[in-house]
Amino acid sequence: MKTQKYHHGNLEAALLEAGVREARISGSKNLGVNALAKEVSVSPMAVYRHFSSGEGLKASISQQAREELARRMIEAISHETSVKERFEATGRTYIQFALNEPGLFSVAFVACEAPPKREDSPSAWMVFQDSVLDLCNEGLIQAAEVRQVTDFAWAAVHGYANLAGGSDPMRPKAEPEIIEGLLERIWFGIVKESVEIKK
Amino acid sequence: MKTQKYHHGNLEAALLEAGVREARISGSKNLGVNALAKEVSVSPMAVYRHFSSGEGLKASISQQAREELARRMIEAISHETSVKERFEATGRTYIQFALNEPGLFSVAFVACEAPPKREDSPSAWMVFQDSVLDLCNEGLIQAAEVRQVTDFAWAAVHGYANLAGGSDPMRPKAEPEIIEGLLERIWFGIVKESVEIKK
DNA sequence: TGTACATCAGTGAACGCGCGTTCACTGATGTAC
DNA sequence: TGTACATCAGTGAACGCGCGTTCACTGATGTAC
Repeated sequence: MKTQKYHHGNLEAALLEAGVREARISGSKNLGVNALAKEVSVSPMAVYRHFSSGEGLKASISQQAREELARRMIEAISHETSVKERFEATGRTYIQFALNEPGLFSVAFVACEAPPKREDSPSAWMVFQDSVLDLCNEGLIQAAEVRQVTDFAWAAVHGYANLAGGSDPMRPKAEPEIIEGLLERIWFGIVKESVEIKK
Repeated sequence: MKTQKYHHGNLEAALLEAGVREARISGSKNLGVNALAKEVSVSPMAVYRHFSSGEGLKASISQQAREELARRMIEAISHETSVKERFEATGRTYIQFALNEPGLFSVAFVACEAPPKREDSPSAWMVFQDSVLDLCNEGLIQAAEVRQVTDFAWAAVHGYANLAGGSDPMRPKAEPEIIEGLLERIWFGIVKESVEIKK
C-alpha cells in the first residue's frame, strides 16, 4: 500500500480513497483537484491521467459514497427474513447512514456537472427497488405500483435523512422511536391498508 | 428604484434582491460577496456594513428563498376549504416550487455556516405544521401524533422534491399523476387507515 | 536474449481567476446647541 | 436659523489564498523484432 513508487502506483484508487476520507470529515468542501493531489503527494496534473476534470473526480467520489451506502443496505437486508423486515431494514440503514456519516451522505447526493465513469455497483436505488419488487412477489402490492411505491418510500426516507441530518433548528429528532414511527407510516403508505385489517 | 445615490440606498434589500435573482438562475454558485457587490455596482466592503460575513449574506438569501416558498404555500392554502385539501395543497405547492424554481429551492436548503439575522417570516415549516394542527383539530389525528405526522409528511415531500428536481437518471418522474399518487400515499401514512374505511 | 523505441504515468512550475476579507479614507447625513 | 461635529454608509485598492487547468518535459514500462 505504501509503495508509492514514481510509476505504477494505483493512483486512481488512492485518489478515491483520499476523497472518501476527506468526504467523511468535511463533506464536499475539500474535494478539489489540487487538494486531493496534495493529499496523495502527487502533482495536480497527474489527476488528469485518470479523470477528465475535477468534476469527474468529484462525481466518482460521490459514487463511492453511494456504493458504500448500497453495501450497508445489502448487509442489513441479509440479516432479515420477512419481506417487510427486509424492506424496513433498507430504510433504517439509509437513515442511519445519513446520521452516522453526514459528510459521506451529503457527498453521495451532491450535484456534479460531470457523470461518473461507470454505473453504480452496487446501486442503492436498485437495492431499494429490489426490496419493493419482493413486496410485489409476496402480493403485498401490485406490479403496476412498483415504481410509485419505490419513489414514495425512497422520497420519505431520503427526505428524512436530509432533514434530520441538516442544521435546521426545526429538524426532526433522530431518535429510534421517531425513525421506527416514520418507517411504520411509510408502510401504511405502501400497502394502503392498516396492518390490523391485513392480518 | 434606480436612484443609486452615493448614500442612503437600501443596499441590504438590493443585495438580497440580486442574490435571489442569481439564485433563480444558477442556485448557490454565484452568491459570493464580490460577485453580488459587483452585481449591485457597489464596493465589496459595503456588503460588510449589512452582513457580518459572506456566509451571513448567503444565509439571508437562503432565508428569502424559504420565505418565498412559504408565501406560495399560504397562497395555495387560501384557495382550499377542507383540511385534507388544504394539507395536500401545501405539499403540492412545495413540490411544484422545487420543480419550477430549482435554483431557488436548492438555495433555500443550502448549508450555511452562519445563521440568518432573524427568524423566517413566514416560515414554511410553520405553515406545514399549522396544516397538520388543522388535521388534529378535525380529529383526523391525535394531538400526540402532530410532531410525528409533520416530520413524516415534510420528509416525504422534501425528499420527493429533492430527488425529482435532481439530476439522477433514476429520479422520480415529475408528472402530475405521480405527484398526486405520492400525496395520496402520504395521506395513508398520516391517517393510518384507508379512506374507504374512514368514510 | 538483447536492444530500440513507443507509450504510459508521472513531475514541477506556472497561468489567470475569483474568492473572503481588510486597509485607510471620504462624501453624505443627522443632531446638539 | 446657522454651524460644528459625530456618525453613518459608502469608495477604491489591495492582500493572500486556493481553485481548475495547461505547459513542456522525463523517468519507468512494455513490446516488436
